[in-house]
Amino acid sequence: MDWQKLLTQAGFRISKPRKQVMQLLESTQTPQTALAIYQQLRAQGARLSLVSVYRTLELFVSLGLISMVYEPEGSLGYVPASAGHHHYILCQVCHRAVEFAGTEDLAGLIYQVENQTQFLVSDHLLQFFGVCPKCQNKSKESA
Amino acid sequence: MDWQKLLTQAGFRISKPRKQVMQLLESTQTPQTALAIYQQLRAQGARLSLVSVYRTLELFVSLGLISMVYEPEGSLGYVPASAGHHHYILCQVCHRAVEFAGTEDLAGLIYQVENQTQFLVSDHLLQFFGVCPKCQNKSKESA
DNA sequence: CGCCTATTGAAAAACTTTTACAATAAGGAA
DNA sequence: TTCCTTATTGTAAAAGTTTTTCAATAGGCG
Ligand SMILES: [Mn+2]
Ligand SMILES: [Mn+2]
Ligand SMILES: [Zn+2]
Ligand SMILES: [Zn+2]
Repeated sequence: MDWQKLLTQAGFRISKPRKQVMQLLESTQTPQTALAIYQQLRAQGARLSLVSVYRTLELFVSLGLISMVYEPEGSLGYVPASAGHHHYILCQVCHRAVEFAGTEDLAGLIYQVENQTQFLVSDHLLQFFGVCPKCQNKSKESA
Repeated sequence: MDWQKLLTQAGFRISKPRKQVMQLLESTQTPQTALAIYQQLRAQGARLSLVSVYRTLELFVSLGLISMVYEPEGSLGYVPASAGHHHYILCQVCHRAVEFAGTEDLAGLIYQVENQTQFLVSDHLLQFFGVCPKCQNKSKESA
């Protein structure tokens, strides 16, 4: 389902800031911080406020329209999310984030950990970091 | 190796704030934020500053003496770290963090993801969340 | 013990996120 | 289309977090 329909069905309005934030996130391959989103939109002539960016990001995350990713440097980035369970892999060179499917991804490990710790596991946080295909090629060329 | 020897060998001094922060972290089972560490130490009569807590945590992390964990609510906590590759599982009830061994833990999944995305994976972020044995028992009793 | 300088604490600055509230605009109804 | 209701916005201020600066202090070696 399209994000605008989802918003509407959930009882929220399709406001200008919401459109702008979603459009910006959809236009980039790299996770963006709240401030970066705000600054880019302003640079494009948009009139929204930083407060609205924060509010919009919070809403979109709560609806599962976007995901938070932890950047290696410590900041929090946001990226559009597809439906269902998945995780992200981040390129350490160009900072692109790519989704990968995550169903059953950790079943074996979770089983091990539950035995080992006697915890009951109900959730997890998983991200990979590495080098994307494009950046691998660039390294080869320069070598 | 004991953390004080490690600090010394790396050319750092064993200062009062460093002792106090490490002692506090070693005394608790739950990850503590910089501010929480500061406030607890002050409550105990320690004279250190919050700035020193930040500086100490940064140093200890860089030396691998402690680890950062992402709390579900969004804050960053710190816990003493044992040597070697490992991850943490956090109890959603009592907030305890428990290490589990992590060598080869994701080898199979990484292989899949590399094929699927063509990334070259070099690092990962992994945490589990669940309920610890103690808190499981408490639920049973009250039921 | 005494020196050297790594480390600290205080204060300010910088940066990030949240709150309050009046003005605005989204979208359903007429 | 216009009107009405109220969700949403923007501004400003507050609150919260982390970093920087620099003079004073104290850790540890000679
Ligand atoms: Mn998963
Ligand atoms: Mn691992
Ligand atoms: Zn790349
Ligand atoms: Zn527990």
